Amino acid sequence: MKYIKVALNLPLNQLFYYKVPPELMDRIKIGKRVIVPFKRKNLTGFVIEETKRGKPGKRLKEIIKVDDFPFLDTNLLRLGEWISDYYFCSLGQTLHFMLPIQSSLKIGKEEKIKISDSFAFFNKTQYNEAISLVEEGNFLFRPKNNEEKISFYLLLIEKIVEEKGKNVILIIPEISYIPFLKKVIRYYFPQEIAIFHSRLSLKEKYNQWLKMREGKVNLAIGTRSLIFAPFPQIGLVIIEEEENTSYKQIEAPRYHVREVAIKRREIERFPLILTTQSPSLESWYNVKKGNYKLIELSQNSRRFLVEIVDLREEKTKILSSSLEEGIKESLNKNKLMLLFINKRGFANFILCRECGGVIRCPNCNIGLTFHLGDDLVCHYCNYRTRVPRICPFCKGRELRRVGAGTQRVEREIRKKFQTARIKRVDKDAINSSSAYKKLLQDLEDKKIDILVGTQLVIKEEILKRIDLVGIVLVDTLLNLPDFRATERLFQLLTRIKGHIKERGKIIIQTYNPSHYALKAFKEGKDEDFYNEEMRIRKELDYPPYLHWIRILLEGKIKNEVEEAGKMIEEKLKKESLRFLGPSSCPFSKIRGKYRYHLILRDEDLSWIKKILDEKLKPLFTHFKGIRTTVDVEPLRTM
DNA sequence: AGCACGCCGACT
DNA sequence: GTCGGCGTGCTC
Repeated sequence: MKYIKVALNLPLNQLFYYKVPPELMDRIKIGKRVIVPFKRKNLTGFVIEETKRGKPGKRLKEIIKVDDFPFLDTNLLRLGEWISDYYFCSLGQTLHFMLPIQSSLKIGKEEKIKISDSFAFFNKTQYNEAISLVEEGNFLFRPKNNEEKISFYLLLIEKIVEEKGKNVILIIPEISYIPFLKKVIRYYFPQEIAIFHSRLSLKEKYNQWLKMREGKVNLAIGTRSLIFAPFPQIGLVIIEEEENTSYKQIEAPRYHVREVAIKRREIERFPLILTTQSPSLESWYNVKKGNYKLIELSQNSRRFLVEIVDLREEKTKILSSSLEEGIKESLNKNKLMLLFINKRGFANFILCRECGGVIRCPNCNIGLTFHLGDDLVCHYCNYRTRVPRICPFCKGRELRRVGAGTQRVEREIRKKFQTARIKRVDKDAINSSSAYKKLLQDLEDKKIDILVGTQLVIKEEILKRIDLVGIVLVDTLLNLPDFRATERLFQLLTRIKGHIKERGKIIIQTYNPSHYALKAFKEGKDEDFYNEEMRIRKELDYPPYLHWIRILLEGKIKNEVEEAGKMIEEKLKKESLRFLGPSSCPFSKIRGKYRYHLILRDEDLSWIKKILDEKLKPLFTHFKGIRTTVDVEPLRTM
């Protein structure tokens, strides 16, 4: 008799035994999918193990169907087991996720893209030394510009695909990056490239997946889930913009593509290149520790100007005199400029207009959030205080809630510059791809003088046309209730700097002109920023020094959610494990559900996992009407 | 996760 | 007597 252990697509941390009928016996293989009866339904599962004996004292059901070939080879199976364990997602759910069987929309048409003549930059000898360095291991690649980056990619592709006949995976943060890269790569290597992302139809995904599996293509470009590509022999994985937060999946399995790529590299042995202009603190830390090798091909020679405007000394707070001058000059010279405002719903903190001080949590150093009823709350540790009447730093009397949006800025500059052609670019104004295409066309036709935009404009194809950028109020980014706020701001500024025109100018308006991130950015000293940010992370027990696991609790009845948080807190107090909370999340109520969270932290991730598994998981099952979500190394804690 | 089982109060 | 509330526990 033959038996198998099967992983089912259920949130259960267990495998189920099944009997294999004689006629299916020799078709069973680990990694194949099977259809099995479960309760009153038939479910698809993965064969994880073959055994000679069944489960003692149990009448086992027989499997119904087996795949013709294993969908997951042993390498991908091992990767799945690691993800399941690391990210607290059942093996069955993880493995089901790794296959291209999720539903989706339809495939997009190929876009027409001009390849400019500047791509004759392809200079082989210049990079020979660096290319020869790229052997098995992790690399952090910091290109100085797009041309250098693409040249390096092309040379690597030539080496890995053309010379060695191995497969290359190129992972990009969003779908819109695909057409250009595909075009430019095919220009030099006119071979078929697999494209893989969530908007492909089920059938199309499967086709692409099969092509990779059968070795009919050697190169694939795609988003996050492409890291599970079934290539037979991976020779290189490149992750573009490694610091991009879309690389962490919000739904289960809540994996980060960088961490999965590192694990896959350990299993399958290939070079992994993480590309970035402004690395995540995690990657910076790994470079310093010698875990990643740094690749820098040339020194940055880009010239640009940064002006920091101290709003405390300005009469008008939206348009300082410097910015107003800048706009006038830009209009006179018929150039395109951008006013950047991050009007994302969440920017309320308390700022002193006289000294620029922001009321922060004494424990966590993040901006305290204003709540109705005059309370200030820390969204990590739940520290509470009343809104002070006078500034605790300078005794000033001008404490203000801060939070201005694009529409207000638009109104203000329309009043001031009545003949200027102004276009607001935010989610409200650009709500379809046709609206976006119209915007690009208008930019091409030089029909716009001033863009008033949010994160939506931070794209190479827009920024490359811009000479002057005004950051209307950088403090809204610096003081978000998230310890990564400063890191994100620095990355944003670096991205803007990297894409705007040569000799472009960035005017940053702030109440905190001496902030280390602004200072380092103005002086072009990245190292200064990273050193200081690292010091703060260490001092406050933040990642990358400590591992974090976030427990999110959501439920319709506020008291019950709060109560569940307290139960976890009581349990944790008996353990030697540091934690923050329970506290209300920055977004304290979403779609009628109240949200609380706790953050567990320790140098040793397996210790947190042990406590979570042994002490907290049993508690979770008792919560009624409460959804519990465990996020390992969360990137957002809103 | 679903779904059945079972133990309790409320009610035609 | 029986309808339905949801706490508990199982699914190979």
